[in-house]
Amino acid sequence: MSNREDQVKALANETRIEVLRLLDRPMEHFAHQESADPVETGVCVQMLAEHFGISQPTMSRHIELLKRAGFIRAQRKQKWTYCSRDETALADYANWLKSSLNIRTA
Amino acid sequence: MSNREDQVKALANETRIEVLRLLDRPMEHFAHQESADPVETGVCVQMLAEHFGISQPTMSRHIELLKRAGFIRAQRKQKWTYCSRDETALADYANWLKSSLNIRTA
DNA sequence: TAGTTATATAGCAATTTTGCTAATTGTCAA
DNA sequence: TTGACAATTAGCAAAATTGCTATATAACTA
Repeated sequence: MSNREDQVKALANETRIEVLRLLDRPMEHFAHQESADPVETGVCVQMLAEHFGISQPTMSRHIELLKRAGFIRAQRKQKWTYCSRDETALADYANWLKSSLNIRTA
Repeated sequence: MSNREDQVKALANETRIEVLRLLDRPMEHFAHQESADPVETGVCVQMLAEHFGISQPTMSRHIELLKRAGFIRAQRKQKWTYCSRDETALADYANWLKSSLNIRTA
């Protein structure tokens, strides 16, 4: 399992949270990605950077932090690095947060 | 509802997370608090500071951030400020995180 | 009133975070 | 091989975070 410290830090930033939202429904914003299917393969770093209007190196670091947290997987294919969510890690984190803090949800 | 940015930031620190854990079971660590019942009234700032071995002003700021996030309530009684969890806010946050990121837990 | 205790606020320093540009690496196409 | 594009890495600056001490405020006690 991933480092919890990395995970809480990874979610302490609005851009990274939004990346995770975007990667849940890639077709809504990245249907025009032609090099690979956004759903099957993932979304490349440059596209994410463009979406937020931030530089590609800055997005690359956000991705690195999300990878370290285990929340996304990134696979290199030819020139591109395709990012996709790791649903297992996200579910594990949500479960950990709830039980670790003993949060009683409705 | 509380500011989500304040909430994610509030949880991005191990001390603050641990404060929330401690306040869930106050008797385990603060049974010796004599000025008020830890469960009924809450735990005072100085006790929390001592528990972590950090200064009182530093703990005071951690508490301020947790209050801003809505995760704890603090009531002044005589000399003391007693802190207790806001279970509703914590549950709301956990639900928001899950649904906002569309996390499918087991 | 003077001293003690609990808290909050102000101000500072060290560290971390977050953005950028520049430079490097890797892949592909002429 | 050269040029392009995508990504990463390095290095820098601005901002935010986190700790501290000193000080102020509030409540109590002798």
